[in-house]
Amino acid sequence: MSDQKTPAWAVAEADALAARSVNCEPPGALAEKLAEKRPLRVKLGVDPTAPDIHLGHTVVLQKLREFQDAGHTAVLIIGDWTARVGDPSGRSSTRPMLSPDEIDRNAETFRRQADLVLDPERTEVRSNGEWFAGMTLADVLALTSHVTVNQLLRRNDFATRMADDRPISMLELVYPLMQGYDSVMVEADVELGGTDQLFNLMLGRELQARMGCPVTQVSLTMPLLVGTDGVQKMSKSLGNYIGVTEPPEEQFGKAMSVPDATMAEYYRLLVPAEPGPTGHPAAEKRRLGRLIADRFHGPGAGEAAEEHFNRVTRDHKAPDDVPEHVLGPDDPVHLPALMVAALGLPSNGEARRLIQQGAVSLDGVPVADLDVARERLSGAVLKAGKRRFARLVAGD
RNA sequence: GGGGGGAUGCCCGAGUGGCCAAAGGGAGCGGUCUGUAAAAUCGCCGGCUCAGCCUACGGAGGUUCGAAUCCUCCUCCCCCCA
Repeated sequence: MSDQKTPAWAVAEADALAARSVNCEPPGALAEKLAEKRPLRVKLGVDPTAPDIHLGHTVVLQKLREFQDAGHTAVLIIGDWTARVGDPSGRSSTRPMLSPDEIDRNAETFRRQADLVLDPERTEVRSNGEWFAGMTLADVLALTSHVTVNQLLRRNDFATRMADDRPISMLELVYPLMQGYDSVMVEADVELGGTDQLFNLMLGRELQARMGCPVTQVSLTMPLLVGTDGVQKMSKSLGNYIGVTEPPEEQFGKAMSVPDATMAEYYRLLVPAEPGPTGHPAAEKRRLGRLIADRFHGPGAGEAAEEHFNRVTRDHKAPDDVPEHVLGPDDPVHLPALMVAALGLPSNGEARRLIQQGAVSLDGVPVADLDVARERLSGAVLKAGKRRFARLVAGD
């Protein structure tokens, strides 16, 4: 086990595989494993709590892909059972539980989207329901016998909540054990995760050792990608995310709205092969937006998205592909109702407000009236706010 | 088992009988500015074809001319003691 015996090539390879990571624990362990010259089993667990993958997920997925490209096996664990519990990591409060149906649907979507980053050929997909569904109470007790509450409470999320007298559910306490047991079952050599996962990953290592698993895993954690708000970590529920399946124009637009200070981190974590930003922030952000759109929608998508952006956002013009909306028989037309129908606004009141605030126009001419003659609407482009459009056409 | 505290709009949080569609903050949306960045600034922010009406302060009843505010029961949550 002495570090001296680890060959230099293995150390170099370990360094390369640990690029951009925050932790790679324990020190030297990855190199030792690589020195064994066998394909490592690299585990990544994802809880299908939200169906869509966003760029934050891709940071870790990309790392997993790098392991695949180096000849190792990716073990993607869909946490259909852990999702029922809710991971407390990085959370200040308990998560709501999801219904089995919801979980299944999410898992399916997630799996499909993960293949945008991973090499499906070298991905072993498992569901932890495989081993959790059939567990008896005796099994569960045996599992819990390996850790102490004190040990679990040392974890930061719990410690601060204890200090603040905020609730910690039993289920949450069990979560790290479940995740750790996954590692035992798939015999993971390496487990990847965000920095918030370090505790869970280390516990997995301990469980493996205590439960007689032939390997103990290396914990490799990646930085958490900050959201488009530049403040909180990217997450669907905070609405500060860029989804991998979003339309390229959306991705480009969202990339443009990222704070300047955050841009360098996006370059580093999302497009590590590209040179970082050195020019004018606006130009570099455009490049970033193009790279992101290209990556998930193919070459050329970025350029098209940028043109769309120029047209709609910079020049305040309607895009080429304005969706059509067929007018009803009313005359005059009640504009708020029309806006709800044609533009998907949440309520007539919202539409009414936009009109009052001068945010609504017909063919570029601001509208102030709530009721508009049908004749004036027919054939016109209705616009509300910066980027909601509909081309109105007369019905029959 | 005993005692105490709490549940308010997307989130946090004020409000303890009328002046409450409910302070304040955050988030969000819109206008101006701009690089859809930051900063600034003005406005909106329950629903309704809207000077009015309707629905709302955990749930169900009740007291009252009038209840987010008082009473009863219920549900859920937190803390302390055991």
